[in-house]
Amino acid sequence: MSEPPCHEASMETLPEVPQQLEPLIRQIGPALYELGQGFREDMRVPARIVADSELLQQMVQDRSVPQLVNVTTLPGIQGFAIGMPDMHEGYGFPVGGVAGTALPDGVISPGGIGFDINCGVRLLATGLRHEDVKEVLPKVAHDLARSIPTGFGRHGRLSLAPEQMDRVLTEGVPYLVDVLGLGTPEDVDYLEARGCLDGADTAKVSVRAQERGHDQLGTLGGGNHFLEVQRVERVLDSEAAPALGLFEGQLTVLIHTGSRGLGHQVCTDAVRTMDRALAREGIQLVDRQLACAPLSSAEGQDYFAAMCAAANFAWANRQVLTYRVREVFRRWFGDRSAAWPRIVYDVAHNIAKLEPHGGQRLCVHRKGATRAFGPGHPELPAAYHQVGQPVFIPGSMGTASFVLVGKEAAEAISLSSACHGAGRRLSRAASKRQVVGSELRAALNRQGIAVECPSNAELAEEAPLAYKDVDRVVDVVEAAGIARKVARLVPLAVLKG
DNA sequence: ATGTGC
Repeated sequence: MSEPPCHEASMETLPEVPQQLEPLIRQIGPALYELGQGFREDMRVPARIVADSELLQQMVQDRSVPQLVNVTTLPGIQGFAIGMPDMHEGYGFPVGGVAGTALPDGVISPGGIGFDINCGVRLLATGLRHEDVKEVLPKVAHDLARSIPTGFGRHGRLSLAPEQMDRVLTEGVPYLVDVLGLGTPEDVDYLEARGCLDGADTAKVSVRAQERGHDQLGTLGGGNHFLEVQRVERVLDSEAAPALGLFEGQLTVLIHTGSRGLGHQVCTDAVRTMDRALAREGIQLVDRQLACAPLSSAEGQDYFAAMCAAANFAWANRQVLTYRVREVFRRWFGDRSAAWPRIVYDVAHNIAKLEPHGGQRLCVHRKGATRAFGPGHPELPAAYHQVGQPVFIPGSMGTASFVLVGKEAAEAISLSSACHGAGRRLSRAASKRQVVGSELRAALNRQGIAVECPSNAELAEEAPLAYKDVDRVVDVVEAAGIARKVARLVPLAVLKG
């Protein structure tokens, strides 16, 4: 319950080795460290961190490592708690944390999923070459900004009637496509879980949550959410890139957003309910923010049903945003097939999934972590069976993003999970103290990046210096054997809150 | 992350 310390991390003051962790942390593989159960008495399993020494040094600057150790105390946790190379402090759980719990004692913890349920990333790819459209791109970006509301508390053009909300929450993207016509049947094939989790029950989503979400489909939100028009700068795997339909010079769109106020309210409701239940049962947690309940309990089941509904809402949100992008692209580039933004894939990075691992059915919490199934996994679309599941790692604003594909080895290393981004290095406040938003805007423009963001303060908080080096983070994921790099994408235009 | 906070 202690307040997160506000670090003014500067590289000069970083210790050479993470002394707090020596000698209990040891390297056990390429880019893989383990913190044994000897570190703290209450650990049920070891903690593992995918990192190099530089990233490890950055991690010990905040509370994320102790938070990961706290995760190892959760009832029913199996194997180890896993930290990704972009790990940083979060609510209870670190962002960039993975944990699998097993029935019957296994718990589900809303803090292990995050406030923005099914925050995730969707990549769209056109057949357009950047070369051929570069002159109009600033105008396209401006049109996108007019069509897509960004920022805190904004609402969209779509307002769902209660019956429609009910169907979005239970049926997800297939409802938007089949009934509302906001996409094509092929779209659904290229979404994690086909854009719908089965376990949703709208009776478990509070009226307040549904009210908050009713006009938020097709909105981006604030914080680190964004929509970026990009160019495939470099193909890094000449076999995998064509399998995903990617080529150098190609125009792509990356969408990063989640379940907006609806998911936030679902999390808030569940944390409160579980906190009360813990008090009632006399259960003491190491951190109250790790409020949880056995998945088999009424509280656990109710939260799971509400989380599934919120996840479906988030996929629907990214689907409506895709529809908006398609409308704008059609206006500027016409009806030809090359102008059609096809969905490469859509992945969640704040979610819990019931998955078999090592012959056991686990509730896998991924918070700021992306599922990364290897080739041949039955959940992958047929076109990606050979190559593996696409994983998208956005960098910070103005820097590169990566496309990777999951490897089979990820199952044993990280319950088939990869990182989700560059990872924050500085707090928002610290970043704002060091960066002048208007100057950053000018610098991005000088780089040829069109910036559609009304708030200079928001820009300063999301400045590249507030984030870890995405190239390093991705290299570590590859070195660990979790996923392999396929392509490097660079920004051309960015929409932010 | 969030109609930002018990």
